[in-house]
Amino acid sequence: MEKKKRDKREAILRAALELIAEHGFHGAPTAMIAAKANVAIGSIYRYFENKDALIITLHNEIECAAMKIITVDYDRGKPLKERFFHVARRMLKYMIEHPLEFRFVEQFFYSPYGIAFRRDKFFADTAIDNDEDILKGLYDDGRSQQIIKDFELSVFFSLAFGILFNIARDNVVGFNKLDDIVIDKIVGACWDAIKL
Amino acid sequence: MEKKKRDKREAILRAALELIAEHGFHGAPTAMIAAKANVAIGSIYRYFENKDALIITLHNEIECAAMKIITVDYDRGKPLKERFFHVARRMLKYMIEHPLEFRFVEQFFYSPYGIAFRRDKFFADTAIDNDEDILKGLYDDGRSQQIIKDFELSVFFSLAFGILFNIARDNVVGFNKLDDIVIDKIVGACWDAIKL
DNA sequence: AAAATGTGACTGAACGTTCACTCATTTATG
DNA sequence: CATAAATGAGTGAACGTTCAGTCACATTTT
Repeated sequence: MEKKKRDKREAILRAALELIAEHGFHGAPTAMIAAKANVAIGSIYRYFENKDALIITLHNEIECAAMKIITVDYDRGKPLKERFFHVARRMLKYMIEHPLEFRFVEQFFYSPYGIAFRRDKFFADTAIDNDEDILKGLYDDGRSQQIIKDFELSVFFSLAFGILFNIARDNVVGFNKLDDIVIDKIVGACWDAIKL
Repeated sequence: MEKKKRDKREAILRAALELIAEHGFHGAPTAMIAAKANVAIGSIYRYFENKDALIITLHNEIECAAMKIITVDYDRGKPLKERFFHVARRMLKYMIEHPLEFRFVEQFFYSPYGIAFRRDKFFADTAIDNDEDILKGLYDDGRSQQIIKDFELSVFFSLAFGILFNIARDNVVGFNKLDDIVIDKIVGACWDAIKL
């Protein structure tokens, strides 16, 4: 019973993920999500307040799960360069190994949802989020140890991680081919961009 | 009379640009575009076959105008690094000085329109486009002169110019502040990413 | 030069479709 | 049998698109 409830919720989230990733927000009407999840339309509204809430929940769960995978084995004691390579490499790998999640998050990112989401994060003084801490920690350490260039945080993020998004997108739609060697070279290029 | 005709067409394109840039494709129904352009709804369909055609036309005109601005004073005779700085600097400047055009093109880029558009370009053997030539020329020269890293073309583009898009986006929504000095440092970082 | 006729850019109410969301009803659970 | 969960036809709002009609102006006729 408790199991079934979770299953239905998961099925709805999964169906939404697949449809939105593949066809965009427009190609994923509630009726289609319900059909793909083998659930009645009305059931969606038993688990989520409305479609926006469903989408935002889906985004948050994906981001949380992704960050868990990316930061596994992360050792705060290692030198900065090593930590950056660890995170960047895993980030790029996650994106090309999870094309559905990546494409969804990307669509979210560039939609009004994403703008609002980033606004909130940007103007939130309290960055409690453990994952943000890791990324921001790289910046803070790099600056205080005089290892990385003198840019503000958001520019640093673009240089360090924005590239990875661009490259992952091209990979998902088939514009490039990436293996472990190329991935390492790309992460190296990102490092060159930020290091002094 | 011939003047008035052009004016109406321009007004429709301008209204679409402003509405889509600010509120996304969803926030720009034909009725609203017509109202903003001081034109009847039906008139849109006198100048454009349908809404898709209007959007694609708008994109093409912006891209064409932007490339004209960016490649002014471009000197093929100058050394590679200098040419790269010229193009990258002007590209970033164009984007932050034309936030409406930038935001529109970005929305276009990440929508189904953009995917189709890029597919076509990617699989078009004949890159007649003069502007593509300039960007691709930088890559070809850099590789043959052994100045830039050994990446395939699409990865090179992401490293060299993808960053600029990310940074321009953050700038438009107010996440960073850019002056000529910072712009030069950013272009320098892009150069570090691609140079051997 | 005045009147009659023709033209097509322009208009906006109306249409068919699609969508997110509701709720009366049915089904499952304890 | 009482309560909670699930259902899907139904609803109204919003959308892109259409088309019968208008009117300013060009052309022809008287």
